[in-house]
Amino acid sequence: MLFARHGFAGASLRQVTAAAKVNLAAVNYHFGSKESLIEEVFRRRLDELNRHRLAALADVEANPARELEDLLGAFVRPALEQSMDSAGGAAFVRVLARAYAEHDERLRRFLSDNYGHVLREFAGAFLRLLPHLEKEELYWRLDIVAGALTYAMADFGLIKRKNDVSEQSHREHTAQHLIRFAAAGLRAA
Amino acid sequence: MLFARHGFAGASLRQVTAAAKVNLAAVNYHFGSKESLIEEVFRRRLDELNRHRLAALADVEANPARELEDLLGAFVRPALEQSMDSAGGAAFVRVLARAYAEHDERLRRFLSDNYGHVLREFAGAFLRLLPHLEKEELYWRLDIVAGALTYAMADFGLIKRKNDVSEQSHREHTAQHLIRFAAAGLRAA
DNA sequence: CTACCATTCAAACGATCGTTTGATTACCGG
DNA sequence: CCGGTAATCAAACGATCGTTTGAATGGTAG
Repeated sequence: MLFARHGFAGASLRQVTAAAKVNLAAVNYHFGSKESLIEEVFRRRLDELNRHRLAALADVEANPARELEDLLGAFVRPALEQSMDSAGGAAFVRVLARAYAEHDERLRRFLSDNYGHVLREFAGAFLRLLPHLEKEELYWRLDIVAGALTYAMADFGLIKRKNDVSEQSHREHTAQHLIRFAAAGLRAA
Repeated sequence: MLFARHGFAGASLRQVTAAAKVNLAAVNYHFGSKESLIEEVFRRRLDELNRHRLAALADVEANPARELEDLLGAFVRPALEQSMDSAGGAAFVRVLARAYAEHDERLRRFLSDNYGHVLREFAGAFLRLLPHLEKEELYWRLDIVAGALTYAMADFGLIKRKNDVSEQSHREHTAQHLIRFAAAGLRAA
């Protein structure tokens, strides 16, 4: 239960269970398989992210003077926050990125099932703020935003990243740049 | 030599050698280790990508009437082209994305060494077209472009992707959307 | 206290991995 | 034609993986 926090797809169960100081067989006893364990951890993360995003979206929608930047913030900030969470946030992104990389159909469907509705709600909100955009055009652009965000969550990048800034300020800096860039991209003619 | 084309990090040497119809031991005989094989394949791909990108960049720079969109095209199109190459292009992206995901320091340094100079040349060209941008600001934005591009290369995305369009037209469509979006993002105030 | 059920544990299982070995084959200059 | 070097091959090695097993342990209802 607790140790699931340490869960990470690429690591072996022996490493995970050793780090969590539980017996190796406990995983298969409680979860049935390693895959089920991963899915469980993954689902919790995704649920949490969905919750935060929808709450932020509701906040934005409640504001009559909302701007595109606010909406982007509701989409971007919860994701960056979770990806930099100390307790397994990085692992979450790692599993995600690996799933992307491997073209894992199973996880792809899983994401579509457990994340699609959030994406659709955001798409609706975006469409209301960008009424001149065709629906398909918006989807293309949101996909680009999602790509840039995912990349940022993985915290790769050959150029940026300073050591003298706190993690939190780095995150906020990232969010601001992403939001400004994406707002311009979404507003493009 | 030939079979290296099929190389893919996540796959086992037994799968790879079986698919290439060569003996299992041939890999260690010719390359020393699986890791060396991967690095070799990876380096070739990256060299090819660098070549194409620099050639496209030279073409753009030779044009006095060049626009930001042309420059972005020189950066984006060779990458998309290679990622959709039938012979191992997907594998290349897979290794790349996995390296991102795992925060592989080794491959990270490898990329920085063998790819940094291309990125720097492009950054210079971008800077000349966007003279009002601070250098650091440009780097932030280029990093976002790289992220969106990487994501597009992995061809993930929950929304887009139709089946009735050819791979080539899909690629060009992707490129155009990426370029338009990124141009607006880069030009943002 | 006892009987029962859930949990924990050390140990082993079978499969697969990357690598090594030693024999066999292919090639080729002298 | 022959000798030696390079390449190929089947087989095995040791390590590690996820999973299973069966005994030891814990707590709890009757």
